[in-house]
Amino acid sequence: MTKTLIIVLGPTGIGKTNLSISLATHLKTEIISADSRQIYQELHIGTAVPDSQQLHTVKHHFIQSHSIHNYYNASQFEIEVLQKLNSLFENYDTVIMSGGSMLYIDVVCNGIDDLPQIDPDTRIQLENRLKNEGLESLRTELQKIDPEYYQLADLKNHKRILHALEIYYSTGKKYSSYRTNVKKVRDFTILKIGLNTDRALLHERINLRVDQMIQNGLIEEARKVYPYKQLNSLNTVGYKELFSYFDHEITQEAAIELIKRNSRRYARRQLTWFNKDQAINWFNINQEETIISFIDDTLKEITIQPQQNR
RNA sequence: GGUGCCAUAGCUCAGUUGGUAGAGCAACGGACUGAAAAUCCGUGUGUCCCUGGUUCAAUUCCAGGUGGCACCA
Repeated sequence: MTKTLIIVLGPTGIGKTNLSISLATHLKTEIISADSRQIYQELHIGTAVPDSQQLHTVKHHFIQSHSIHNYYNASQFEIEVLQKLNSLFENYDTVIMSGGSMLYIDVVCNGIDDLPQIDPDTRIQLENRLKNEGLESLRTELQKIDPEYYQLADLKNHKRILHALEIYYSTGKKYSSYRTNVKKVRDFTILKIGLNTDRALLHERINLRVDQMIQNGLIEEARKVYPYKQLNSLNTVGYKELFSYFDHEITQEAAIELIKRNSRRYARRQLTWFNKDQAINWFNINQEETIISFIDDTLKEITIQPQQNR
């Protein structure tokens, strides 16, 4: 029997959660969340995790399963999801994955190169050097060490430069030597369902959802994790803006407006990424019936002609 | 009803001694293989309220209209 992973994706606030629960109920299966922030157990309101009723209806994985205090990345997500899928496919022919974290979805579909573990001190040292010497100096260094990567790197993006250098200083080998540019092949079929709607309506939904989060107690939730605000996991829309408010840098109203704006911008970046992916089957919101019959039809085809990504 | 002021980008406004215009915010486009809700790069998107008049040329000057605000009745 061919196994199929159905991926529900789309911009933030579009309604992926509701759709994925309907699909999982229809297909009698479970849901893997592909969301880089819903994965943190300390976050709840600001990340819009499914509510307890929804979690009760369908079993979810990678929702509030990790701590903000533990470093996490896309590569770990690939490994953990593949393990989870392995065991889920023992019981189910189809599994739903739902989320908006573009890289996390990509990593499950196409894999990510194996890189060595970087020792945290190297990163801290390089961050200090960036602060003291500036990006230009590190960039020149990278040009000497790894001209191949320098050629294609985003040279104004300090994270990219730093990453390449920290790999070199941790291992003595060039970052470019680890980049295979090879997509891993999965032993299951992938079916991508994209959800989208008019931009104006999407913005309306996002703004409304932020107001609801505030009503539901986002400010209190953010205050609880405020002591750890320097953690990467809390460099997150909905929290970082409130931290600025707690620090008396902006008013509460301004923070709320910024959460809305940054959510809108995040949605745009998601769409930029997803629009490149020709394999996505796009639907508008409120097309649940259409989507279900599309999936049913496609699953039938897959059992006849397996091993194709659609 | 009268008088005065205002009308320019999605919003708040600047400006053109007459040669079709620019700031902030918002917005839009793009990149992205271990921090990805992160990080980075790029882009003015305009019937200058409407209709006439003067002028080679009007968003700008003049008249009328419409809408808004203020004050006086």
